[in-house]
This record gives sequence, C-alpha cells and structure tokens, in this order.
Amino acid sequence: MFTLSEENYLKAIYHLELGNDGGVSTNAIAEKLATKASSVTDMIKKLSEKEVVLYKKYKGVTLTVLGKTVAASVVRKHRLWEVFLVEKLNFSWHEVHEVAEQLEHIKSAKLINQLDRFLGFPKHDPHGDPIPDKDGNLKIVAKSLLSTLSKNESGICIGVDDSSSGFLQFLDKKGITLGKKITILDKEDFDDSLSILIGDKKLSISNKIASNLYIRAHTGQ
Amino acid sequence: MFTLSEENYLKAIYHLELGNDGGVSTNAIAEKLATKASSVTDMIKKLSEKEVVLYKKYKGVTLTVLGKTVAASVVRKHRLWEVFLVEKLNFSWHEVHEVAEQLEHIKSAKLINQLDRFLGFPKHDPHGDPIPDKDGNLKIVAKSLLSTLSKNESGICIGVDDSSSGFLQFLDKKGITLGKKITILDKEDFDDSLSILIGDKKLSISNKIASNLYIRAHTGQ
DNA sequence: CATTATTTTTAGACTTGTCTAAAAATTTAT
DNA sequence: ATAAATTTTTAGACAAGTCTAAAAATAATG
Repeated sequence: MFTLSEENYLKAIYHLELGNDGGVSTNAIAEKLATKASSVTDMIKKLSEKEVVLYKKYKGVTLTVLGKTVAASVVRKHRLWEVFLVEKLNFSWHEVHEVAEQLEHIKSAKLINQLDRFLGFPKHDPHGDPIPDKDGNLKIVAKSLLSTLSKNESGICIGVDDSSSGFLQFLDKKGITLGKKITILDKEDFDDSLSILIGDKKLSISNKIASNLYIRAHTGQ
Repeated sequence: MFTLSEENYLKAIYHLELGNDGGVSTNAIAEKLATKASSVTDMIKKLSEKEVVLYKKYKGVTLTVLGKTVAASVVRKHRLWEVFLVEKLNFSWHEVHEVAEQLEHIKSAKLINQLDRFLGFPKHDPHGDPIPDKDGNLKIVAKSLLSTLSKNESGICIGVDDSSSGFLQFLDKKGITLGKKITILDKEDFDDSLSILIGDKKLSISNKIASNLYIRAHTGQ
C-alpha cells in the first residue's frame, strides 16, 4: 500500500517522465510538487526501497514497472473522477482538478471499476487527456498544436496543453470546447494571431492561445 | 479546516453523544476509534483549543455548536456517499461503509451539494439512518426494535442497529430489506424467537436478530 | 583545467498523531 | 471512609513527512 504522499510523488514522476526521456531530476519533482529538493531526496529513498523507482545518487529517478502501474492507476482514478464531476455533477472543466486531486487517493478497486462502467468506459477526461485502462496502458493519440496548422487546414479540438483554471474559463467564454471542428481562415504574419472558424462562429485568437490547443487531424467532412 | 483525524474524533463523539446524555468519556472514544486513551486525551486538548469541544479534565467532552456542525457534515457526506454507492454503483449495503469512511473526508461544498441533488435529495442511507441536511439537522423518526412488538402487530423495516457486514449479509440472504412490511405471527416463550411474515414469506428469526432490526409503526394498509 | 555556479544530498530540527509506562484523579466496594 | 479498582492524564518516545542550513557532487564557464 502507498501513502497519499507516496502516490503524489509517483504521479509527479510519471508525468515528468512523459516529457523527458532520461531520469527525472530532484529539482523538477520539487517544483512540480511545490516542495523542497531535500524533501524529494528523502522520499525518493523511501520509494527506492519500496522498489517503485530506480535511483542513483545525483542521477535522478526512473519509475520501475511496478511504479508505473501504481502511478497510472492514480492518474486513471483522477481522470475518471473528473469525467464524473463534469458529466454527472455539472462541474465546469476548470473546477474539477482540485476535487479530483482528493478523490484520486480513495482506495477501492470495486469503486473505480464500477465508476468506470457507470460512466460508460470513457476514454478521455474533460480536458481531452486519455484515461489509462485497468492495466495502466494509455492510448496515445497523434495530436498537433493548433498553431502548427496552415491556412485552410482544419481539425478537431481534442485537448489543452495548459489546463489552468484561467485558460479553461477563457475557452468557455469563447465557446471553444472538446470535439469541435476548427478551421484556420487566416494567419496574421505580424503577431501570428489566427482567424478561425469554430462551429459557425468566426473568432480571432492569439498565438498564445493557439499554442495551447491540441488538434486531431480531421478526416472526412 | 480540520484534519482527517480531527474529523474522525468529532464524528465519534457525535455518535457517542446521541447515545449518552452527559459528557462522552475518554475510554468510550478510545474504544470507538480503536486507539489508546492517552491518544484521545491529546486530541481532545487540540479540539478544545479549536473550540469544537468543551473539556474539563477527568470529566469527559461535549461537542460545541460548531463541533456538532462539523461532525454532522461529515456524517452527511458519509451517508450521501453510501447512497451513491448502492444506487449508482451497485454496491451491497454491507460493502459501502469502508469506502464511505474514505469519501466522507473529501473537501468540496459544491461536490456534496451536487451529489445530494444528483441522488434526488435522499433522506436516509442504505441502512435506514437519516441524512443530516446542509445545516446539520437530523430528522429523527420514532422507531422500535422488532423484538418489542407483540403478536399480530406489524411495522415497516427502517433500519438496523448492528450494521456489521456479517449481519447485513445475513439479512440479504433472508430477504429482509428496508421498506418491507413485517408482521409478527408468533412469539416463542422458550427462546424468544419470532415467527414473522415478510412480504409473502414466513420466516423464523432469533431474538438476537429481532433486537437489531428497527421498525416504524405501520399505519394504514 | 581551474574556478564558479548549480544541483543534490546530508544533518539536524520540527509537527502531527500515535504509543507505552507511570502517575494522578476518580469511582467502586468492603 | 478507607482501600482497591478503574479511568484519565502526563511524560517521554517514535514514525512520517516536511523544513533550513550546510556540505558534497556535478555542471558550466572563462
């Protein structure tokens, strides 16, 4: 069994590993968890003894297969609870994270399997991130940033890079939600801002926004 | 804000106060929480400083109005989650307690209010216990033990005294569930066992069972 | 490659919640 | 009402998780 704190470290390492290839640094973990490097070193030793991470002094950490499984199960729970909050309890997508951070630590295999069934075995959370299956496997979908599309190209909005509350509320206001088709009408050379068509609405969005929206290629009409 | 441990102490004192009139004893709390009397004394001092209990050395504790509110909110969450588990996730009533013990500590007013609405504002948990409202008020229903009824009297099963997993599973097996009408067909002087009619089935149950089932008076047919 | 800057680890301390063992207060019984 | 039994509190210790400050290792720079 793992403590709440251990689970949070494993999850942080899990997320950091997806971005890096090599080991994850002590400082990176400290920053992600808003804690001190010395605390991270202490916890890493403990996790290493429990055989969920590989650790060599000054060389960073890597999750073992076991560690990856534990971390993925926490992520799975987090994302399933997010779906529950949005679909069943009418939360907005910017309100779910904080509560899911708590719910992800509830221990009960039956609970999470039944929740999964109750929700109709969803594949993505409300931010478009994939939900790991029971065995911790993730289906990674090819995605591009909206900012990389050219004029007249289009795609389906499938997720956000920055899932901060402010950004998500901004998207709500503009009517930009998951699953919507977005077409690039024009690109402005001066500031890289975009003119887009979403649904039947024409919008102008900055490059900063376009660099935080993920798009899946749009096949068919 | 209160820690998980503080919430558990408050809840224990809350439940013990409903049975007693005077202050709750250190030993009673220790037994309920499966901990040591010395630990209870320590925690009581802390709760006293936070002004959720009144404490005089060697004289036991009483909840303050604030303490009662906090405790009732934990009980409210516990019982709402139990309803959710049974109604939405197909848990049996003997499986819910352990998971609800975890879920009751999740902090989010919106979560619990939306859950309440999602469940249709239930008034009772799956064991027949009343769910406190937002302000912590409990509607206490007049109830009697099945063992106190006389021959030919009848009532509606509204709860259990002993909610241990074993007892609940036993009731499941016998088909005794909440809301069913029970009529006393006969009482056996020798061992105080009862012959009862439940639905259209005739059953014989021991006095021990009858002393753990609560009945509401049955008016009309 | 030697020195500076950065990262990481160690050492020691603190908090929360728990425990054991012993002392103090209260209650029960003779 | 005094002795015995029980309950409660105190005193001191421990584990988990965190912190600060200083030491050690690694990386970057002239």
